[in-house]
Amino acid sequence: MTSPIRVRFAPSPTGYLHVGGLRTALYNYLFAKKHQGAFILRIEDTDRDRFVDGALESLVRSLEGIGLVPTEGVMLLEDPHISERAVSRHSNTYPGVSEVGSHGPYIQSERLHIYRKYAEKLIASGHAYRCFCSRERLDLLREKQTANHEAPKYDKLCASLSSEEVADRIAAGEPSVVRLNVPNDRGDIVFRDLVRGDVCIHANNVDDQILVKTDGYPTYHLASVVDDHLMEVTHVIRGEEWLPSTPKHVLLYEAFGWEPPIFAHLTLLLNPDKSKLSKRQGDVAVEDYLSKGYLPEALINFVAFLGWNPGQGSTKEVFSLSELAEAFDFAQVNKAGAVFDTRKLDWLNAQYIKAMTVEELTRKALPFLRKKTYFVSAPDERKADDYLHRVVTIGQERLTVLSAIGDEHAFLFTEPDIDPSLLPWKGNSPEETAEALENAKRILTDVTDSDWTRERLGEILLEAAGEKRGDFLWPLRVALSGAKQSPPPQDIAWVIGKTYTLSRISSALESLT
RNA sequence: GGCCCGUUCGUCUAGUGGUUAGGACAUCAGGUUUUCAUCCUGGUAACAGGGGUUCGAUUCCCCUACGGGCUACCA
Repeated sequence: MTSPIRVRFAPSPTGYLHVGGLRTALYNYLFAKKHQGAFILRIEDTDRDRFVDGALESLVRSLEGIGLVPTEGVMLLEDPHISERAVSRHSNTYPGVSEVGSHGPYIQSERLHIYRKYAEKLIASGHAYRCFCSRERLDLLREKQTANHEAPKYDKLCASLSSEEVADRIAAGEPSVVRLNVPNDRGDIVFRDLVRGDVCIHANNVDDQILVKTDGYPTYHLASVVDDHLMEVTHVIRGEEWLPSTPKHVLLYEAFGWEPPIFAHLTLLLNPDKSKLSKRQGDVAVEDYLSKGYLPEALINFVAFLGWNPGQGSTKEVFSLSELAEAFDFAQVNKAGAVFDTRKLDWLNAQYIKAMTVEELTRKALPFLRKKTYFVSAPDERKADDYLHRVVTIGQERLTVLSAIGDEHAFLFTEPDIDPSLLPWKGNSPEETAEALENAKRILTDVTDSDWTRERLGEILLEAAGEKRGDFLWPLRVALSGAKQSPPPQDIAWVIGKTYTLSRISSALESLT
């Protein structure tokens, strides 16, 4: 029996959850779920300059809101899952969140003492050294190397400093960093990647990366390696931007005498012009999609298929989160970047909307409807539960995003203005149109309350129309909606009720004279 | 510039030496008991280019082109 799988999603609190980040988190989640492993949420806040207030809370909220609840690590304070866990404590630095799990703290700024200890170990074993070089010297060095068409690398000037000199300079208050000591004779560094296969990079191309900054904070490289080992992470699933620095991480594992995890580098999401997905060319924040009325399930389903597919010739397109977890496999993860084109997301979202019960859809669409001016000014009877239920019933099949609820059906909330020129069907005279409307009025007046249903009204009107469907149904539909395009007349009549139906027909008749 | 990664319809992709190169979205056409939407049916549409290897390459190798990432005391 092999050890249980443990993966982590480790964002920096520098902004909102990005759809690319969502995909990375999702693949981590799916892999963990599939193998009954742990999905850890860790926060990498070692860059104090880039810290954005509130970003961490927003990140955690987006993640949980979309259904990717971590099994371990940072969680929302009010999260109901927390009470189920044995260990839970408040974060010292972030009042809005707490932590669950035995491998904490899960916020890197609370682990500084740990990194310090491991950095010292590295220095003691000769795998790292202190460097006192000024930024000016570093800039100059880089400039020279670039001019000579060489790869910009640190020249190891400080690697040969004696421990006495180092101690003296530190004692004198001189600022310093800790650098990784890449061995000269290391040769090829090879690591296993679930997406690319074996990747090989020569050690000569690896720079003596800074591990600890002058402010005492670790860089990503040190912190993530130490944490991944201490948190017993078995698979590092992250973005492709980390591929070139993975050899540094492998070197660190070797220096500590630790076994490296298995890597999986995911391709980046792309703009339509194939450049790295950016805000300039559309929304990239998960929040944006949620606030536009895309359903979490649809967004997850869509993002999962950007760079992955169920394989085996499957033609299934709609997958729930648990179905995705069951089908997920790195063998089917693509090596090429995927363009983030949301047209298919629209279709998927519509599929999920159609699959919902009317009650569920009403509940989810209501917050969006409440913001519409035509809704706000509508009479109370049109805000009643049964009325909204009817509105949603006839709107469901034509809805793509929740935020569009009611937009094309404002006539269900306010009395429409009738354009008399719109009333006649294909070349009919005003007289013929008026006759059709009078006829409809007579028939509808006689319809009993129990027959005032979608189905019965449809049958009754169709029967009355006989051969001349357009001549009869079109003017009625326009009279009820005032619109060129709308749901069928029986649906509108059903929603607004008999009184309003008859009064709208009367208004239309008046407009004809 | 250097290092690394990639390249099948407009987009997401299936495909692992022999296929009429399949599906989905989008698009176009027709149909579905009035319009719109839904739904159904059908159509257009792709292996970046050049060399090899092979009886045979979309599949394997090399080169070129193009795209992307990294090249920070950012992650």
